[in-house]
Amino acid sequence: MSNRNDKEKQKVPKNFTYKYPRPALTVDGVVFGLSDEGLKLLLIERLADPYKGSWALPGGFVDRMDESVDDAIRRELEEETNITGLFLEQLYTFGTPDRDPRERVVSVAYFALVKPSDLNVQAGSDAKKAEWFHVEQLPDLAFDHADVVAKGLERLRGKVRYQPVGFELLPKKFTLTQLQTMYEHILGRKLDKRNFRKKILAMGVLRPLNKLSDTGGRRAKLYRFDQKNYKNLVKSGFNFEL
Amino acid sequence: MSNRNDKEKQKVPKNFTYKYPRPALTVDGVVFGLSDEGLKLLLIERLADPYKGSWALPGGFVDRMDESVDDAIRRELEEETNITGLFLEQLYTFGTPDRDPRERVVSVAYFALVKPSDLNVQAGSDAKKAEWFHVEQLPDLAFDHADVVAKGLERLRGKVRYQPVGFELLPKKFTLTQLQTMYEHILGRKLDKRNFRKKILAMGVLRPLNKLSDTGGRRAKLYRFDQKNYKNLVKSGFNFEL
DNA sequence: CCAAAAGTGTTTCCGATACACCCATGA
DNA sequence: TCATGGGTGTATCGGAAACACTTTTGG
Repeated sequence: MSNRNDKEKQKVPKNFTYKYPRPALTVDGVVFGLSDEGLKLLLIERLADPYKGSWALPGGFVDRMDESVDDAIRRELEEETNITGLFLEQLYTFGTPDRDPRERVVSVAYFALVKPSDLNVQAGSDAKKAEWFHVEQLPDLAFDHADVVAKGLERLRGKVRYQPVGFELLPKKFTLTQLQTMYEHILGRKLDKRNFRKKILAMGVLRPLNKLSDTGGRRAKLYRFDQKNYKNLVKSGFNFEL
Repeated sequence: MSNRNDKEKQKVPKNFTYKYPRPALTVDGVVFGLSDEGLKLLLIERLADPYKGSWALPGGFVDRMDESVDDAIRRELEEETNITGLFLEQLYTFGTPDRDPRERVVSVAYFALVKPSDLNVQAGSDAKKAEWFHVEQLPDLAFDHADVVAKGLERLRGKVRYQPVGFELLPKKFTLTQLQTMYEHILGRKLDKRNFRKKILAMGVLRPLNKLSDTGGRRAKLYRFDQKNYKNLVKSGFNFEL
């Protein structure tokens, strides 16, 4: 969650008055990425109180009245992490009264997946420190962000089996082994190589490329996710599953 | 969505001022019930502009700063429809800028299921007209409530197959035929009677009662959902499915 | 005795699972 | 030649789907 001090410098102070009290509204992003060591989560170090010095989810206040909440999270993630064009979907809205010690804050959390090329995140224009953490070794988090992360993980694990979202964590071109280990990392269990390949290839959502990987050992055939064909299949009643 | 005029009478006018503009926050309920004719949705007739005379989802403003958003929807539904103790779960948050013509309003939508005994809804203390509509024959709805309903239906249809939420739409004691026709109404297709019974009984989440129904024709055995056993099964890795 | 709803088993088929060895490449 | 990762086929098992007649009850 962004601290508002940043913006107080930029904007001319001006007050807004309403007949009834209103909660502040924020957006927070649960941003996952995949590395060789497993599934990672992007966190931001807080530079101001409350929770100064703690790690927190990237995000910020929804205080532009002409910007949708979906746009707000996109912009905040860009400002704080320089990541653009990621897969983004609404996760859950957290609305208990005391989740922020300052005042009533309701937060719309989003779930995001980034390609490995974005794993080298620079601190964004907000100049806060951004870092990737193993999802199994997270530091203490500010606010109720541990709950938000839990919800995000639950969603990722539930979703990856029924919708082809996992591809968002891989480069455009990938090998079947990369694809399989991605599933293994997320689901937390080993899969059988032959069965996995049989199944995923039978679905017809992978387009084989005329290229080979250049990693150590034998070269592997590269594939990409065939978005067009996937959509056609869905239209004819196809359901992606595991 | 509730119109705020109701409350202006009750509260002493007093203004609330913030440094940054804030969207108003509302909650809306997509409330489903089951009748002999199929799946029904609860709507409220709007008594004031905008959309005066239109049908809309029950709901209202979140303007008590010490009440969680989850509590707000519970209270609003009770005020508007006299329904208490229903199954309630957060659905989605709608946050585009122009969904309310008056001003920026962000709405947290909830998904609710009521027992048949609650199908005789009285207008609540708000004295608005409440009525049940076939989900396939809905009137034009106020705001973006058609989108909200679409999201709710999607959720219901997706969820009913993987979690035992359907029981929330039946009386405590029900027959297997009632259970089956409930699924048929929601999923929109016929199921095989013998396969259905085999499967649902094999799961072990139904507790047979020593009572029989008293409807026309042969008497049917009554069952109830065995919540306790279901939870135990879940702990040991069981997954409810279809 | 007729209408209405309840109840009951078996066979077939397909997808899920289990399982082990050879191949290509670079060091 | 060795280490590393890539690639391939078959047999078994279990759950899903298809399918029709008898029973109980009230009118």
